Amino acid sequence: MMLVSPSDIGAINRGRILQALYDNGPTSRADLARLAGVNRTTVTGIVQPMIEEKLLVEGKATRSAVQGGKPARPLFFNRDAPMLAAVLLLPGRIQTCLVTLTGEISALEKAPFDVNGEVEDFSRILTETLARSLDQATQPPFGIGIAAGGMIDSDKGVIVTVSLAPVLTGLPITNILSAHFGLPVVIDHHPRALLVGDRWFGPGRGQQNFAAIYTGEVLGGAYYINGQVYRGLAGSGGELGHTVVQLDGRACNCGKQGCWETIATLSWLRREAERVGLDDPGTVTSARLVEDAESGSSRAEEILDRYARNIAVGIANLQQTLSLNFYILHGDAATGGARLSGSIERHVRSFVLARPNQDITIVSNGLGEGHTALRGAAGLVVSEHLKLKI
Amino acid sequence: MMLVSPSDIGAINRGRILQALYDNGPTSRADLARLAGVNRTTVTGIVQPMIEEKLLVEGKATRSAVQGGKPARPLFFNRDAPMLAAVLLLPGRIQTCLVTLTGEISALEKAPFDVNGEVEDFSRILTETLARSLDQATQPPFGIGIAAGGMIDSDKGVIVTVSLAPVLTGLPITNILSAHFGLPVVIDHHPRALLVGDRWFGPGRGQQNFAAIYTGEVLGGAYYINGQVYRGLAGSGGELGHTVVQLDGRACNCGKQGCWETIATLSWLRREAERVGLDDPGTVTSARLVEDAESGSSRAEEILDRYARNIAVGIANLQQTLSLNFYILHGDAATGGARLSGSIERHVRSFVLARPNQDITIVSNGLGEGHTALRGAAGLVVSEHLKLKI
DNA sequence: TAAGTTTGTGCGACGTACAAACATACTGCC
DNA sequence: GGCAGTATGTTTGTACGTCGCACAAACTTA
Repeated sequence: MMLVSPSDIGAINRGRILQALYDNGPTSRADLARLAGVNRTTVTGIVQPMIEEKLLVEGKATRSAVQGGKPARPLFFNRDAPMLAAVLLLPGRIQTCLVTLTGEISALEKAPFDVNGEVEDFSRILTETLARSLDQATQPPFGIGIAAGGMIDSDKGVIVTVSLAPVLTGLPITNILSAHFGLPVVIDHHPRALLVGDRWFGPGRGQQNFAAIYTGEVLGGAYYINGQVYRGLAGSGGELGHTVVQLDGRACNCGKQGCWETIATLSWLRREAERVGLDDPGTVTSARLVEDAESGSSRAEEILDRYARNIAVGIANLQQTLSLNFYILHGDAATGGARLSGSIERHVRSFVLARPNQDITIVSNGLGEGHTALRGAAGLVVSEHLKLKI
Repeated sequence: MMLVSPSDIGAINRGRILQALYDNGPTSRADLARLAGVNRTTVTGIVQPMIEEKLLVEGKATRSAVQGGKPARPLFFNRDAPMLAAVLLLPGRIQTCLVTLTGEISALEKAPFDVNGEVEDFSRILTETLARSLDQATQPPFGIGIAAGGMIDSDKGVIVTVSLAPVLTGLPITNILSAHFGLPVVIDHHPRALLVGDRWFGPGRGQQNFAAIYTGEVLGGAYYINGQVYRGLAGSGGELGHTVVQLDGRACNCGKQGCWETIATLSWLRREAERVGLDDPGTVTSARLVEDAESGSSRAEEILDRYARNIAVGIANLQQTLSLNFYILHGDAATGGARLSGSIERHVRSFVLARPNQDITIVSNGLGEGHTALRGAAGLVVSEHLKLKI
């Protein structure tokens, strides 16, 4: 338990003003004051130092409204402000890049690594790759954000385990990078990075409650609840793939039976594609099924509908549990586009008890998968920087 | 979005100090300052006005530690401070009482009402019953808390629907009572009241993350996340009974199939009791099964184990989703005591992927059910009063 | 009796938001 | 062109709340 001190409120309010700018785009001081329900002088006091530090810039004066009045000068992030460094860590490959405060990606670098190799080799490859990205920045970035597959302790900044890359087990990665580059470093697991990417740069912008759902070879999720990223103890929570939706159902990789992951991932899709005799079942994806369904294949349509229903069950359970009302799909399911997300939305509605004023929406974020995760890693730095909670 | 002002932090810090007193029992100013990581003068500034208002009292000086020093004077709630009024609203019956700030119940009053009657009659019975409790208070209470079965909009203070008591549909109950008694009134649904009762006066005291699970004829839950009661939009969330754990399983009252409620409530227990030929299957409870199992009935033991596993599935799903790690049972399952809660705990552990430093605990709150809910209703007033969030 | 230790309380400094008043810049009307 | 009306952004003084420092009070040990 910690009390709040007057200087804390400055940090919080600065964060909230910046968040309002992210959510609403270029906004004048007067509009920010109205949005926040505070005095205009307060906003001036908050933004003026940021303009002097060149974090924000004053745009061209807008035209006055019909009643007249001094034209407003919208504020927004400086395109030449420091950037964010982002790292995506997947089994066997590293991606690094720079991200502007407005979400644009540049200086993309890639490197492979040996998942069974020596820790020292991995560390060297990682720092070298990241250094190549950082060298392309004109000034030091605000910080480094890392998105990693596997089990992450985001409090301690440690990779707990990555089943497909044993070399990473127990690696205190944030300490290593912050010592090497002298910058703040944050890490979180892959679904949570997708969530944060959605929140700052994607369809979750401005939302106070939503979830990101990733499907592919595995299934995971992350939630934004009441304006904050949800993190359980030591960064746990969101292991949705292994919630049971079919008691005593099919065996899962995890050793249990009937996990959601057994019916809503690519392995289910491949199995069913083979069973009904679709062409090339080993490489089936949601994208291909949608294509086939739209060119008239009733078998593709039938599988797609069952797949949508299988994905919907887990989302519906989450909806019953937390009532977030807004879900963003990533990974394979997102490649199915509006057709698949619409179908999932209908199935979710049929699974959920009706409640007045409740409107469940499901969209896909079909941007190149790596790009969303990299933006998300950058978003982690933003979230950390804004310190939005007390 | 709202910014924080200097006067807000006073309200927040007052709330946090009171919460620390709830959580830790009588505590000196110096200890409070250490707990909160603030200056002793700050604590003095916060508690002095509360002592003058007679909300808190200074206890007898404690003995000094071996090193000497001025003895500390522990502070705690004044036994003669205003109380909290509590109302429990179940189909066909009303209970009202007074609750002290330390959780003691008095002035208990009860009355039946016609679930299909006129709204005016219900309102009259409710206000008369509550007035009988309030008349026994020596001074006006802080406020009135209501726990109600059914679907509640806690933001608007309106009962949305209670399926077994149509007379209550759409009733703006908080407006009615606050107009009649001139006191602040808060309402929430039954599982959330149990949660709050656990938090302030039960096994959830001092916890920052836990869930309350109610089983009986229906199944519901509520969560305390990061030091706050979780409420979705318009007070939704926690409809755990209708999460699907057995896709295409047995039909549920709600129209769907395979809901958790179909395998973890009394109707499942009665059905299984009859199937295996237990005596008097129509009145079976967890309490009786535990008794029978402990006197050697292997059939009772077998059913009890399957029941525990059925309850555990849903808790495990919640654990995978939110990682709260601590669960308090209410209702029928709580009557099974430590034997049933221990069995559920073992099953949950087998359902959940192991994670380091994760310790899942399940306990029962077997206090007379009405009493926990009434304390919870009172706790709602406390929560509202403390305004613990920004 | 003296030294050491801990509790609880005044006082001034500091950080922050707010209200009132003012300069600035635009629109519309005479 | 001049003037009233309106909205933006800034200057100045005030209120609220925490913090650090110094100090009195009360206890233990030697």
